[in-house]
Amino acid sequence: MYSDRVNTSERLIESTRELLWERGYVGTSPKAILERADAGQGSMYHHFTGKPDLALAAIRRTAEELRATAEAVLNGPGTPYERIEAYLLRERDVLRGCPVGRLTMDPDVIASEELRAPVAETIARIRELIAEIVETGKRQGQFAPELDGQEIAAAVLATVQGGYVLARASGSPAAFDAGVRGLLALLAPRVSGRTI
Amino acid sequence: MYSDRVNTSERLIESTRELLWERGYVGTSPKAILERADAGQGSMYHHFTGKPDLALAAIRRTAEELRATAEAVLNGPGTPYERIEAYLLRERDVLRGCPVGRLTMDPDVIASEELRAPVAETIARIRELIAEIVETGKRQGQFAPELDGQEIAAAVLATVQGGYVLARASGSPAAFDAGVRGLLALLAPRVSGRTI
DNA sequence: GTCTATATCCGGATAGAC
DNA sequence: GTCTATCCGGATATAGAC
Repeated sequence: MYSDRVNTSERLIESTRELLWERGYVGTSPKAILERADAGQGSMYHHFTGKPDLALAAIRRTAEELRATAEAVLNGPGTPYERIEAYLLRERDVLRGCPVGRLTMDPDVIASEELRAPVAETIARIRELIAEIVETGKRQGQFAPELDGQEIAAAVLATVQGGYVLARASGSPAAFDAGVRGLLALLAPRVSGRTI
Repeated sequence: MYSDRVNTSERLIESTRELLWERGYVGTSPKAILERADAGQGSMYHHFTGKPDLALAAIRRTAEELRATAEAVLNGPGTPYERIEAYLLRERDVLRGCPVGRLTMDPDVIASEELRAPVAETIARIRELIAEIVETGKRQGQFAPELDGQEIAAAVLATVQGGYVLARASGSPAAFDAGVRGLLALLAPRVSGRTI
């Protein structure tokens, strides 16, 4: 429920974002959106051409927001290892899952070039940034030279996305945390290694 | 479509398994199941009490099958590292995703204790098995003693589950493979390490 | 811009005939 | 065991009044 101090179009988008996160695209009906936004049929079809159009606006905003948050953490202070650690340990509402990643399990999203694009781009950009950080770490001797930035970046992102799956399966965030700790242990600069 | 040489109940379960994999629980309608199984309304409600009951049978079978496959690979020949490697590199239809893991993104599955149970149990058992393998590897000196079996197991499973997400987001299996290679590189017994 | 009315099809299920 | 008929509400959208 959104305050009447924001306009209807805004409330519709925000309600759709919530529902897409909770129930996915196929599980979200226009009716449910309207109820949550406290809007009528007419408003929705005035501002948007239909469910896919509204979902696109919602997905774009969610993807953009996630990208900005992730980049802020990854571009924060510290060594390469510390920045990746900060990303992995960043606060998350684990049992809700990733609002962007969950869309990849939605058949209608994957089937639509337009709906999938923001998802693909967001993940690609974060992965690229992590890969660069790993390469920097290699140059600084913090990471072993045989590691591949793109591959480690994929492993980092996969651990997060898969961590949500394990957590939701078990009904507890503990599995997410365990996976992150496991990866960090593997990634940690060794005392017996090159540096620190 | 299933041959008429298996009975209707069987065709219903198999059709449901396929649809749950492709479209999830909320995205799968009784009507779609009936069409794929080439069965009528009456048959379905004769053999099952309704959609949740049929889905439960399908989920149980899928979970059991996945568990058996995973355990076969993990209990195969080789060193602990090689067995985990075999699990990670095992052939997969990456873009289809994990038939068990994808269910965790389904709100109605997660909301039902009964539907979630086979998912939770399957993942827990595979994780337990991987954890034991890691502990064995530690005793044999193949893995560093500071690693935690449960944590590494969670990281391994998360890499797989998250790999599906990355692959589906990008529309290519490459990201899955990259994540797996990244994790294996981190996990690999070092030449400069304790063993081999 | 928003409302209400209306339309069509689907989801999920029950009833009873065969 | 399977079929057809029927039911009711929801999903998704259009039309036209206000």
